[in-house]
Amino acid sequence: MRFELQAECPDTGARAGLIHTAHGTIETPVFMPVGTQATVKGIPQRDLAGELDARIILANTYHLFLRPGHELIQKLGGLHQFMSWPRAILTDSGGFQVFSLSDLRKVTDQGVLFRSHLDGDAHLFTPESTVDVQFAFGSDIMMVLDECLAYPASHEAANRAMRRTIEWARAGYRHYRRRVEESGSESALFPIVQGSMFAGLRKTCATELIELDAPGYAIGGLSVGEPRSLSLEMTEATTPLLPRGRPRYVMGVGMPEELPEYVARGVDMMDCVLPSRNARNGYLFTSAGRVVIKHARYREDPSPLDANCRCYTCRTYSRAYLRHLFQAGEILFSTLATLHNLTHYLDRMRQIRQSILLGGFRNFLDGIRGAAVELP
RNA sequence: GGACAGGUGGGUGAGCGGUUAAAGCCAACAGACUGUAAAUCUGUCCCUCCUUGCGAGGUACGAAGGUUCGAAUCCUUCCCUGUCCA
Repeated sequence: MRFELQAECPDTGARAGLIHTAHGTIETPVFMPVGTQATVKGIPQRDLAGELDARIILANTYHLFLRPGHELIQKLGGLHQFMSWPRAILTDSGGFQVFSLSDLRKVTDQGVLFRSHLDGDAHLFTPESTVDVQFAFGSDIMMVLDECLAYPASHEAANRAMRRTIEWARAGYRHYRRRVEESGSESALFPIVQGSMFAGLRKTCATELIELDAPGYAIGGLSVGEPRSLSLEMTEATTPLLPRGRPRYVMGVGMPEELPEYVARGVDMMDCVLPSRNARNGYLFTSAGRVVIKHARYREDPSPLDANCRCYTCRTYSRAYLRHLFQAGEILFSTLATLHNLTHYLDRMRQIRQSILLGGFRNFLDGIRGAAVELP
């Protein structure tokens, strides 16, 4: 994996670049759709590559390890072949499940002891084992095991989790280097900056992690319940310390109007379940703000969801029809809604990228800020 | 014509003397959702009023009477529905 910096905004930290992987080139800044279980829920790979033109998607180590299992996936030719996705894949380590499955796990220095949410079986994830599992998948970008805390966390707890995350990153890296030497694999491994909402801890963590000389760095532990301003603050405290020539990935963000804010702070990659999950729940992002399609006001609305959107859903169907599909619990709704929301996110990122390349990002950002009355 | 079974809030369907404005589910109407245990979860869901409270009134379990301190729940008559028998 190689990062090529193409342009930098003179007024903000925004950058445009290219990430070259064994499974294609990714234009950054990029939003990566989340496909936890080797599927972006509701969207066929054909549309993901075609209509949406996503260059990279996420998958999850914990979920795929439990089902169908990394050995099965490896046996069937790796994750790309298994899921018929020839483009890039980033796999999360399962570190987020340390946070989201909090009552099913136990964190020790050695790793995370999980009880499967499927059948209750116990499994141990270590910094080394998650790397091995991700190698088995054949991920283009692997993530190191980290400890993601809920908000709020005490300074002491945050420090402990950060220390552990650094140790795990080092252990993961030692193992990763060994495996790369043996196999010649091109998979990249990203360490993750933690430190909860303490800028000092974030800085310490970033400083220690860059010693790993990783091909890219992630900022984790955000969007766990803290005020939006804090998430941006933590990002802002971290990105200046990260190497300029490596991509920065903020994990798990954000709302559409927040994307350019992260970009302005030097972030190149983002992912979030909001466009896909909210789509399934009837919450649609449009150029004119949110549309909660189940609202009675759309019952007889013949207009397209978003007149400014080029997606198949907006080109083809009325709000009234989409509402009907939602109310009736029809499967097609999820597909059409997700297709739209992801188009909204990906197009927004493409606009951001264009504005950086053309030198107009500052104006673009001001325009978003002016329109986003709801931004805190 | 006769014998059973039954009629409960928008729909289904519990309740079978007081803790019942009446469970649950569905529908309807809102809210939440940020490295996905999510096609999920939460709230509201008879009317009126206010000092918005496990508040005050008023209606309500086919209809009308009755028993009882108290009835959706027990009794009587009537109306209606389903099944079966003539």
